[in-house]
Amino acid sequence: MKKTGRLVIPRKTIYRLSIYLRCLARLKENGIGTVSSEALAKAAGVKPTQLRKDLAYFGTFGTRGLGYDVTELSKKIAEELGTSSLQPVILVGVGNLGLALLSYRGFEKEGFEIIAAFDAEPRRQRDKKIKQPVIGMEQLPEFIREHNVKMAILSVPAAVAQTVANSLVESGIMGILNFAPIVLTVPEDVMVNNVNLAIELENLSYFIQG
Amino acid sequence: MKKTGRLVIPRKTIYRLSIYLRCLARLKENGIGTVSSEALAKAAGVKPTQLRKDLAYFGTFGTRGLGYDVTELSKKIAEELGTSSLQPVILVGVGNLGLALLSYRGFEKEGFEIIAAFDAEPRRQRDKKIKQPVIGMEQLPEFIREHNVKMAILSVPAAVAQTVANSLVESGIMGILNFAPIVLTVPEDVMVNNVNLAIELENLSYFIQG
DNA sequence: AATTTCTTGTGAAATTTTTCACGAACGCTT
DNA sequence: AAGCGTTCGTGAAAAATTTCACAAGAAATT
Repeated sequence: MKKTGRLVIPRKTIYRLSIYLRCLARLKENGIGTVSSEALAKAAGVKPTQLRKDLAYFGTFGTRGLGYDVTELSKKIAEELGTSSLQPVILVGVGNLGLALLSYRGFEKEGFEIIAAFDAEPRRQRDKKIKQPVIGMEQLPEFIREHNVKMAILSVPAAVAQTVANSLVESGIMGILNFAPIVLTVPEDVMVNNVNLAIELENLSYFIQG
Repeated sequence: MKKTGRLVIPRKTIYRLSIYLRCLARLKENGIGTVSSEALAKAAGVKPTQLRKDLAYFGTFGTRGLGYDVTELSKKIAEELGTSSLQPVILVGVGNLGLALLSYRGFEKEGFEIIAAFDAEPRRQRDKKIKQPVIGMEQLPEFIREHNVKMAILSVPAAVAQTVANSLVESGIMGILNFAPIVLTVPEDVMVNNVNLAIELENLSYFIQG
């Protein structure tokens, strides 16, 4: 019926799959075993048809007249996202924001672990709460290769962000979560996700004043 | 040619306008007075036509054959975004992430100031580096009304996020930058921007294993 | 002042994304 | 086991967004 011809899944759909996964986790915690596309969509803040379309990109998991098995659907989405295995991540730039991200526990329970942090001045590590080692930048390439790290969080000042990014890419990093407020130029096969909190605020402020 | 009919500007365009604004600021710092759509688009990571289309939503600012005046275009975009005036913001939930955001200086120079933080247990304010007062949640509604605050950063645990959001909205908050990993339900005229770092990482990890 | 060169602004086309509409499949009830 | 009520899966339609193509306007040049 459905040829499984590895269709390219849009980026937006992937993003929503992550959201569905979190909603499903909450449902599971509450002991709910089955959920309709309508209920799950509502929890995720989307329309039911969009949810179904999103799932249709990589399979059919529901039971008509009943809905989706929460556990099974979770498993399938996690599988598709490749979230099943824990991914090591490094953080570069231990300034205010970097330090903040290091002390943030939120990543761990979501399958990511920041295994080390790097900074041009590793000594300025004052905060005792963080458990990760802060290492000098000169050891960055070696560390990445040795530990086969593929993802990095970049929280260095804008002025050096591109230079550091180049170094990351050269050492084998394939995905960068970029907090520096500039657009990074990287090879096509390297993925960059930008997070700019000031822009998010600016965005809000625009829409609330109409 | 001249249709000043207050066209609705798409959300994506608004987001990009913020990016253009930052690129322009950098150009200005470097003493560049004029820029073509091609150059600015490249700096912003978009296509030239998209840049021009984005600008066309609210006016025509360029000179054909020459490009855009950096200072003038900055001013026009800032005006359109309403970024000209400084916006007071409060932060709710001084946990790991909240504390991190408080100590992050990045907002100030972008026109936003976190004027106060709120937490159920305001006492646990250990960090001396933050300058904002940490106030008990019971004073939240009064503070919002008194200071006429319209925007809030929400960094409380998921379990209480909706409850807190309700309280914020009731007190007059119109825009929420939500870090809690749930989808908030709010009235239509209230704007929510979600930031979920775990999802961003998950997203990266998907595309790099292709 | 005419010509060339450049770059904008924009209607139209192309593409992407979302929504609709409805047939098909399943559980439940009788 | 037949009928009823639900809810999924999906092709088609609609809407939104991006890209194209090129005329038009302005500066630079001869």
